[in-house]
Amino acid sequence: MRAQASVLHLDLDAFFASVEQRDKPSLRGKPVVVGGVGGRGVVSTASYEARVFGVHSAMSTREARSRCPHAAFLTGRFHAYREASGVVMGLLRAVSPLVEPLSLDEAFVDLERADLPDLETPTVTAFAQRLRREVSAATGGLTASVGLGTSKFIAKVASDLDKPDGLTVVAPGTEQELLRPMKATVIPGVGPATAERLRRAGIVTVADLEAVSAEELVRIVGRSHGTGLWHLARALDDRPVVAEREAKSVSVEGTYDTDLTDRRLMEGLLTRQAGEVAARLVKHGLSGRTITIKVRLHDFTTVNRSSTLPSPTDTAGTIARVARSLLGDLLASADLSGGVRLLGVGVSGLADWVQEDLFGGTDAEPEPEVPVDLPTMRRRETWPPGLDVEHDEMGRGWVWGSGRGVVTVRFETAETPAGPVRSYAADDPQLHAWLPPEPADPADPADPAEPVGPAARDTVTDADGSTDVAAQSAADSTGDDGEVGEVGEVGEVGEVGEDTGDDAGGLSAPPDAPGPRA
DNA sequence: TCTGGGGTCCTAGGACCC
DNA sequence: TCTGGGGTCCTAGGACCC
Repeated sequence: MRAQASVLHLDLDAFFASVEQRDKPSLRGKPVVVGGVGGRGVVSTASYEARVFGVHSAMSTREARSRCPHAAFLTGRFHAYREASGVVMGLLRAVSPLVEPLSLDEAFVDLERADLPDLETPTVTAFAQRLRREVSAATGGLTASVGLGTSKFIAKVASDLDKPDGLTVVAPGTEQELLRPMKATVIPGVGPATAERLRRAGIVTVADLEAVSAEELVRIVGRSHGTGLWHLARALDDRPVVAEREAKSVSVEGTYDTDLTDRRLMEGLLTRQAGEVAARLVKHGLSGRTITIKVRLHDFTTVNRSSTLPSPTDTAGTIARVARSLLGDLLASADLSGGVRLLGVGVSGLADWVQEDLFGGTDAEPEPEVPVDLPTMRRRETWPPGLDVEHDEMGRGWVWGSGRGVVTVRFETAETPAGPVRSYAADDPQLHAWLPPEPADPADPADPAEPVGPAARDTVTDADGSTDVAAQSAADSTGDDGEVGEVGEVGEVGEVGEDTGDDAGGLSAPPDAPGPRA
């Protein structure tokens, strides 16, 4: 830890929700929840108006709906978030070359590398206030909470102390008195499991932690964690701000609204995910040797199987073959008959180069046909809230709610920021004309040879009229953060939406009764 | 029909080698 | 005749973070 408060931590307030409120004026001052809208979705971000009702990140969307039924529930628009994040990170990098992003909405900045006359507390304080104003100005009004301290740990704790839109500077030398009364869970790495172990040892606060010897802590939580805790409890933290970090793995996973039991469908989904992973590897010039599948069972137990190849690959076909083979191993050794709620594929052991193919082109082999028609996206039978529709004489429009064959769209113009709300039949051609263009092949832009089921219709609708397969497809792609689908996320979201029955604000039709879970 | 998605890091055991 | 270590790689699982 340093003699001066020269580490800055910046955290954009309720970031995703704030971007939505910025872009959709009628949402300002109203509860907004961004996250998965499917049956198994969770909240990514809740606006402060929604937090009043007890809605918070990681809560199931179902729970959030029951706590705050009048909120607007939106799926993410990651291109917009990335764009705003890029503006902020750019601002920070203009300040110091040492910027360490932690996510789209958070970063450390090392002020020792900034162009400041000195690093005394009044100087860095004034600097941070100016930076906050600049962030707001550059992003169209997004606010940030900032913390300054003598280490990363203290700066991060500090940024949490005055949220939203605040600044806290922890004066050098006052760290321990700040930390001592706090719960041990303020320390990064102390989550529910560690907190419970500590609690059983009578440790609740940082002061409690400080009173325990390093040996004892190691006994309680293990070697690495224990020594780390011993130091952080004393505000001892020398971790440098690191600008560039190399990725260690790339993965794609999906949780399905209906548990999977059909092997061939699972193989098909793994194959599609393998294509997405490969596309991202190629895009970033990476390849990896270890291929892992992840399977979460109906009871939430999670199993992984991995296999390491002799040389790295970035090839969809290879990743898919290994993934299917690992699934076969798993089916032979574990009981998946209860159903699978999540499937995923990842590649690790990354190298920033691709092995020349010494054996004449593995990928030249025809990829074996996936023996199932994968569900493709259902086309616009349902309309997820938050879907943007193209501009027209009505102004900018976006879907406020949908259900029972009715789509409610809210329009905004310069004159009427909280403009008219109109309802349309879901098959209204005008509505469809407003949609963004359809992506060429939403399933797999990377590998056209990859078998992706043909037309949607024959696989989407069950005999009982429910749409579980389509819903699975929807859930499969709701997690897309845009790394893969550069082709129009909005369009994709629009395509795959399920009947969420969102009734935000009571403006839309009531929830759609017969859904995937009916 | 509680419990997302994309990551990182750590632990522990077994294989294998010297 | 008893049972050594250390190092590395691989696999599986779990905690944690945003």
